[in-house]
Amino acid sequence: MARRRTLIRAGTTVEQMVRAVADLIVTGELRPGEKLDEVALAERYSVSRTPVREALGQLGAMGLVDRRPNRGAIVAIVGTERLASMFEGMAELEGICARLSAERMSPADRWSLDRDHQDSAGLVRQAAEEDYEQFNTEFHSRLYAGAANAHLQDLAVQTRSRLAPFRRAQFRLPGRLAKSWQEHDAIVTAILRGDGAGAGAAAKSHVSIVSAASAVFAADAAASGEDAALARYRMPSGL
Amino acid sequence: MARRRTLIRAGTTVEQMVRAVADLIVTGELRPGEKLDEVALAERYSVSRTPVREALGQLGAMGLVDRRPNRGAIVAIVGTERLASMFEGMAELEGICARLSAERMSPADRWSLDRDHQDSAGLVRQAAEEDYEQFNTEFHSRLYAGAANAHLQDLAVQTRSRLAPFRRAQFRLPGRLAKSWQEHDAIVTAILRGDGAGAGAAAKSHVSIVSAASAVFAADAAASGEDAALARYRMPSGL
DNA sequence: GCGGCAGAATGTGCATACACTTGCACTAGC
DNA sequence: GCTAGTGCAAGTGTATGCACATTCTGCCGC
Repeated sequence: MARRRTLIRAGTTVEQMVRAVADLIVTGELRPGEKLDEVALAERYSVSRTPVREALGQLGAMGLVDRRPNRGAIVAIVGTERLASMFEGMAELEGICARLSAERMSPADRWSLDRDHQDSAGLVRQAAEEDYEQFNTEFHSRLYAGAANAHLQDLAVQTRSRLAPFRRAQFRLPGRLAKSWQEHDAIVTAILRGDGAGAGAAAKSHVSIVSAASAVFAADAAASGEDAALARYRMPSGL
Repeated sequence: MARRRTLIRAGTTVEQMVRAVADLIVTGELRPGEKLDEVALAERYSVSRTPVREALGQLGAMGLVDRRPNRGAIVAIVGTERLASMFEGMAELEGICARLSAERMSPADRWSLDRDHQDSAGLVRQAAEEDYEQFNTEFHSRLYAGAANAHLQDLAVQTRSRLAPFRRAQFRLPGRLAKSWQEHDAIVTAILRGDGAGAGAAAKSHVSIVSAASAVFAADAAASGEDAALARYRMPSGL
């Protein structure tokens, strides 16, 4: 069976499985706490259990899934305490990256960052939440890259992946888009000035704000389901 | 075969293999670039290749080993560029942890940290390099824990593990012990004062100094062998 | 003599088979 | 009626086997 890999040529089966399952988790198709059945995944992707198991092991090492010996794997479910620590860590990491970006980015990268940031104002005006979210991810990725530090970039990306399941809905909160843009603006302005401390502080504050919203939301969603939590935010009068 | 695990009771075979191999790497028994033969490891620990493969996969996900498809696994060998980024990242992380420690540590933990730090002066006086190195690891671990942020603690420990193979000999450099103690002293003093910014700066600077020495040493050792590099440092007159 | 190529040898990657653990349901006993 | 114990089913953990990718060796042509 399986003459796949010589055709698709996207790395080994294990790598593909890691990407596939990580994608399911990060995009929210699989929710925290959901069971990851080895045979089910194996059948879904037409592979044997072995590569699935290896993939789950690696995802466990990354912290995306939680493996209990003899009791199967679930999408990692992090308590509010741990979640808070990850958000705080994310804020610190982004602060560092922004600071280093302000000090190290090439002029071309600064211009390009500013240009795209200015363009993103259009997305805010159109309330294009999906598109803005995509731009937002790209924007932050550029800050990580701008720090010119591969390891810090790794840590930031890794932390972001692990947080992804818990902040999926942040831009659906009312008014968040415009505020996010203003916060981005403070970061970009500081980077253009080469003001490391300013950029760091702005980025840290930006992420902290996102975190606060997401954390409350995530805790709520965990308790009562995402849509219920969202509905509550849309009607601030309270349930 | 293998009625081991029900007796030793140290988790699954895979977990044991992960710990065992990670240990071999972190302690330096296996040097960066060294080949990790699946059958050899399997025989060494009397298990089959499957758990060895899973363990190598997980260690790969952690960044401790480098797995090339169809070409085997080697102990991760990081270029000087990457190494520098890891040292810089370590300095930033330690800075954050020290700052948060200064703000959050309980009085009891502060006292205990100070007491053990003062005690370690004795190790410096006796030039007990091994013991001091052990204390040093413990000291830094307490800073990570003191930050009261599980995720940052993880990132710090993870980064330290990956750096371990490259700074094994730092305390064998002449005069390093005493300087290290003084740098620790600055950190402890700031923490006792509750001076977050001061503690952060002191820790960052401390790690940067260690990094600079280790980085030069590591680059040198990679080129000419560890002992040759060490000999060169012991005779600063130059080769 | 050197570069290149065919073939074998080595070793990795995946599939399958089997053993064991865990959880659940059913039954027996109190 | 409830609790404790046993047996079964489902699913995980490890071992083994086979196919294929890579690499090394030796041979041939230039």
